[in-house]
Amino acid sequence: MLKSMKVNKGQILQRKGELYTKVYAVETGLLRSFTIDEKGKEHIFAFAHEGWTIADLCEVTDPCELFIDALEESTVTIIEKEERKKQVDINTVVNRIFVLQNRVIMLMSAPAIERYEHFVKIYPNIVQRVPQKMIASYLGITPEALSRVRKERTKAK
Amino acid sequence: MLKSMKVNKGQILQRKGELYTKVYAVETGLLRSFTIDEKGKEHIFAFAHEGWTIADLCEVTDPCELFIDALEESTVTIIEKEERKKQVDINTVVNRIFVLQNRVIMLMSAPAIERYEHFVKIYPNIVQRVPQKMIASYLGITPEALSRVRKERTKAK
DNA sequence: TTCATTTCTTAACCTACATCAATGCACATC
DNA sequence: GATGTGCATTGATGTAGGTTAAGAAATGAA
Repeated sequence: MLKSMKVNKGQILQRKGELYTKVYAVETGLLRSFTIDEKGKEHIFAFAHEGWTIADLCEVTDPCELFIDALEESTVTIIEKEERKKQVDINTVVNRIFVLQNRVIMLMSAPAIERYEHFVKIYPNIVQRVPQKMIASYLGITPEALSRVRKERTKAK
Repeated sequence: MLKSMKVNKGQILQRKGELYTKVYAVETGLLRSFTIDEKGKEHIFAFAHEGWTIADLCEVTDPCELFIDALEESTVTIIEKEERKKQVDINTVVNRIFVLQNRVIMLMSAPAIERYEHFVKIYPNIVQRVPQKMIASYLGITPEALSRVRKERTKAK
């Protein structure tokens, strides 16, 4: 019995430290998950648009690591983690590991500009829908640094 | 019908770019997976000791991203990816995503010394079994940098 | 034991990116 | 129109970690 829910832009669905967190399936709109470090800086872990799901994959009974909020007015369905585990296709989950594997490798080995160009290539629609500073946050750099490397890139052409 | 296989220290089980790669279940010993970037530098993605599995989770028919080799003399069983998907527990896979989630967050937000201390706490047995330079590689820093931050840490006590 | 190989450390210098601060711009709202 | 708010850009300066190179220490082979 799934219920659909309307979420306003800026509305927070989950805060770090909460228990019994859910999985959110995005029907329309755009959500993100992120942490806030001890210096108060946000680090975006994931975006999720129409057709994607977003969650903190901690144990249901453990306090979660991530905040989740809406970057656009959205509609989402809320799914219990145990339900989700019963229904989800193993290939989907394995593919998500593969994506994270490549993200880890890129964070370790590629400079900011390459991570940016990779992001633009893989998620062109996200690029259109969020401010640059959020892409910078996802890439693990500051908005200032992203602005500069983009300038460098265009200059190089 | 699984076959067990003996692997010598230093032996390579999988090279980047290979097709139809397998999943390796470690019975004894220690394996690692890693990439080599365009500058020839190694970046360790994962270690796997007794009881763990290691693989590149790309599609079976796609060229893989990672090298896999043995850091100790080991015995492993080779599993077909499709077989593995049938047998693996969804909780195991979801937990692996959670571990990667935290790794991404740490790479984006925590300085080298914190990533090191976290690693030592979570994988104390790996620390005993591999050279420091491999831990540095896993953490995304150089051996020199790890040496420095460790010195700083002991000085601070 | 000796010799070779690998690993770890240290130091000097370099670079990518962070931080801080100012400015300009696009959009809202009034 | 004026005024506010968030975002992008730019400049000056700071710093974590990279690079290079050398020596010390550990490990292993003969």
